Amino acid sequence: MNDLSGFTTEQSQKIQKNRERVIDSIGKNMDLYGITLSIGHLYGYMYFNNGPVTLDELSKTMGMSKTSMSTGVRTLMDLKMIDKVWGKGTRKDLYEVEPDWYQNFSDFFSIKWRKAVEGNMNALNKSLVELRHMKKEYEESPELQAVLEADEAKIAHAMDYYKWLLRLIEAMETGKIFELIPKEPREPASQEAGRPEHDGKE
Amino acid sequence: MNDLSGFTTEQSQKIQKNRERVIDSIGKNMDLYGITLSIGHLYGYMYFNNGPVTLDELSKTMGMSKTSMSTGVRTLMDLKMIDKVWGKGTRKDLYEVEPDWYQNFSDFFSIKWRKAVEGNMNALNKSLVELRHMKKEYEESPELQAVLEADEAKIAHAMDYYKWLLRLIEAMETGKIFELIPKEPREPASQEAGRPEHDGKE
DNA sequence: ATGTTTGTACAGTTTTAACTTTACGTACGA
DNA sequence: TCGTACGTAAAGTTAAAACTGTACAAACAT
Repeated sequence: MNDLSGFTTEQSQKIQKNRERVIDSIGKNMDLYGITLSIGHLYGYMYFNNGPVTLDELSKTMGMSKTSMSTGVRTLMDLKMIDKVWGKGTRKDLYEVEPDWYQNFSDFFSIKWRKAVEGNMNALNKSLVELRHMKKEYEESPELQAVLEADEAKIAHAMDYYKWLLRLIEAMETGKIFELIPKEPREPASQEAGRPEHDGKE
Repeated sequence: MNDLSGFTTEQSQKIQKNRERVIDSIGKNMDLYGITLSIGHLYGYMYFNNGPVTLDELSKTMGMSKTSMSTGVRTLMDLKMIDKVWGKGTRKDLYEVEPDWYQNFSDFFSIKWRKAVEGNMNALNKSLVELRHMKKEYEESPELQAVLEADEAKIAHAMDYYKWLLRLIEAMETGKIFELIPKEPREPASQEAGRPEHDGKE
């Protein structure tokens, strides 16, 4: 499945061992994205494989059922970490990694966080409205007013935070985050005038 | 446990319902932080409670075992989302929320992501060194060189990304992220004319 | 000291998630 | 028209985690 066939066993073993360490490390990292270890492993393997792979290949290499590969691949697709691509000769589906990890990171927030945050803001908004309505309704009771205002303040604080978070997410979606925190670290000595805006694809 | 005792049932029910919606929403959101729904709920309750609470109170309110409260509280403490505080009269431990959600967000990355990223960089570095060593060792085989270089490029790309991620995490830890993406949204009138080129003094 | 209270380790149970096997719908080639 | 290959839904199984009850160590009061 890969191009390690023409070398001595010692050579290919070394390469393999190296790849496995990296794949392992990547896979372990993936739980940050809410992805299970084995799917992380799956991604790691695809990352090192030159060219797209099929479910059957994955199944054989991972030593797992084809069904698992199917669901795993779908999970990674949902997060836009891999793409389905078209191969001319075959009827099988082909998948390959989206190697731009900066993009992956942005997509992750765009997909996972944005949805959750927006849902939350919705709920909070509903509560804010109701709370303000109650304040009008029970104007005579100062104690109640105090409680209502305390609750309102808490929700308002949360809302402010969510708004900020949304701006952060937006900065990732638009790529503005890479202006604020550039991909190439600023040289410690010289202040370069023009920054190359994007790195070439691999 | 809370200050809802002096009101009519209708009033306190409305308040309660409102709080529950928010608490629910917060709890649901928490799985972004790798926290289980019930612990998220726990946090939500604490967020609305004025003043610190004890394990027994939590246990009673949540309808869960005290042991669960103990572990839940520890999880939240590890993420610095709540603090243990000292109450003068009592022997019980008291806990209260850290209400600064911006800080919570930063801490989350500092705690969870930094560790994982640094671990990964370690592994990748090891592989890079070994790979370069192999390149010297097998200079005679051009095919092997090609494979080694392909692997090296992939790992190097990953490394670049991790370095960037570390800078992002650092920006959160130092609070610089709040200069780049301010808590108060920029006034809509002045659409950023130019990016401030000087980096913050800090 | 002795007795109580409080938090948590530990072992056991239940619930949930991961994974596999089987089976089926769809698309393609003859 | 079959028949075959492919991907995935559904049901079943296994592994993991969340949660509980018991028991015990530490801290305090008397």
